[in-house]
Amino acid sequence: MKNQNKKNYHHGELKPALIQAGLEILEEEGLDGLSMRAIAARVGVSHTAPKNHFDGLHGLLAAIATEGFSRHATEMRKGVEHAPPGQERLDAAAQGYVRFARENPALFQLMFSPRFREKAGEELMAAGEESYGVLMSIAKDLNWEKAGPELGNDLESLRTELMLWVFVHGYASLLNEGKLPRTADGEPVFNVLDVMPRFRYNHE
Amino acid sequence: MKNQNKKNYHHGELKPALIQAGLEILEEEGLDGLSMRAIAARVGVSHTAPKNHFDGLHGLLAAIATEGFSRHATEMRKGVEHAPPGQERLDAAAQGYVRFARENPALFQLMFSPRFREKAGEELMAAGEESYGVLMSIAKDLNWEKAGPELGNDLESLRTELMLWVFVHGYASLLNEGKLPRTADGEPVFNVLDVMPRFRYNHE
DNA sequence: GGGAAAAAATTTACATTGGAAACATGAGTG
DNA sequence: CACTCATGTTTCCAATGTAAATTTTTTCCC
Repeated sequence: MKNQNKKNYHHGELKPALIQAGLEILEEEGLDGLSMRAIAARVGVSHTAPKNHFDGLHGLLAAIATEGFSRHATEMRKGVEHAPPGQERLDAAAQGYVRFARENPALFQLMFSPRFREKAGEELMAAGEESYGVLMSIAKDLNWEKAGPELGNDLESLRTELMLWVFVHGYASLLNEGKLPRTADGEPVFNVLDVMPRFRYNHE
Repeated sequence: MKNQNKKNYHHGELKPALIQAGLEILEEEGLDGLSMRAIAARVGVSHTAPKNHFDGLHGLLAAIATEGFSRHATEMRKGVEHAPPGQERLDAAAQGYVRFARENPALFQLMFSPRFREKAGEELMAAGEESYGVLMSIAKDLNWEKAGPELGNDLESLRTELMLWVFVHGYASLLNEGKLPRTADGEPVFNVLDVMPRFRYNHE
């Protein structure tokens, strides 16, 4: 009997509630508004309560970023499901990658914030790799089509994956930082696919 | 007679000294150690002294980032000078871009920190474009070689520039965040040129 | 059930940070 | 010399993250 309307001392679902509150603050106020105290206040608990569930602020931010990677992967998979394998599928994943970054700019910044490079927990790393994995599994298929399974050199495959990832991530990052040219109505002059090399048709 | 050994009340060269101190702290302690008070303390002034020269912490960080972009451009130009025009020149610039990011990781992070997206001063924007310009002028040359000057469609040229920039920046960012695979001795498995599409030889 | 032990939150306190305001210094100028 | 004003300092304050001690609730075992 833990999840009743007894909203007094013990919250009961504080851990996910804090993550949810953090995501909301990111949307409404951006990365700057994301403080320990603000998150706790939004949930309605004291500012030291999170200590029982997370390893300090870093731990809480890492958990929020982890949830971000999960949603990131979901966003990519969304368009991918309905796309035929091959280039179209890859395009859909790339668009999903960028769409997520556009719709969740602050969260995207947090996810790739250098704050975690050293102190990154295991779940965060795993979540990041899940997100990476979506793009990569598609790239792998693409590579097979291009070179044939018998030439599936692992290193060459990895190289192609990285080409793709580096490119899509570079586009999303620069767009997020407002560095890419935009038209008068704020839309980018070029979308990802406009500037993405056709990895599949290298020899075209 | 301002720059003598009278090191008392008035510093005389406080503005550049603060920027220099900030760069040093970035090298030694990373982005986290870069506080207003720490910078002022290193120079030996009170923590409110910078207010006379910069618009708060944001202004000071922006000035440091501006100096960073200047050095970034210099680093790229360095290798470029001795490279023949064309692909080799482009390669040299790309390597310079990445080399700078590797040798100044914290500064690179600051330069592309989302903290300035809205509050960016003019000098910072200009400095960023100088850095961008180095890469782009080379890309433009390349484009000419590829398509011939008579086909110098501005938009197509811009597209090629962005392809290049997006790629190089994506590589540098992911490398900086420790997301790219490395060998046992810490070196990246692939360097920029390994994974950079041959923009010039699209039809090769 | 009852009561000890653990878990979950609170309160209080503290060091650090960025910033504002009032004051102090000294360089330059008439 | 006296005045002015840019440059620094001192003092104060609000906000933040963290630690310690305390209180409340739940769990669990007898």
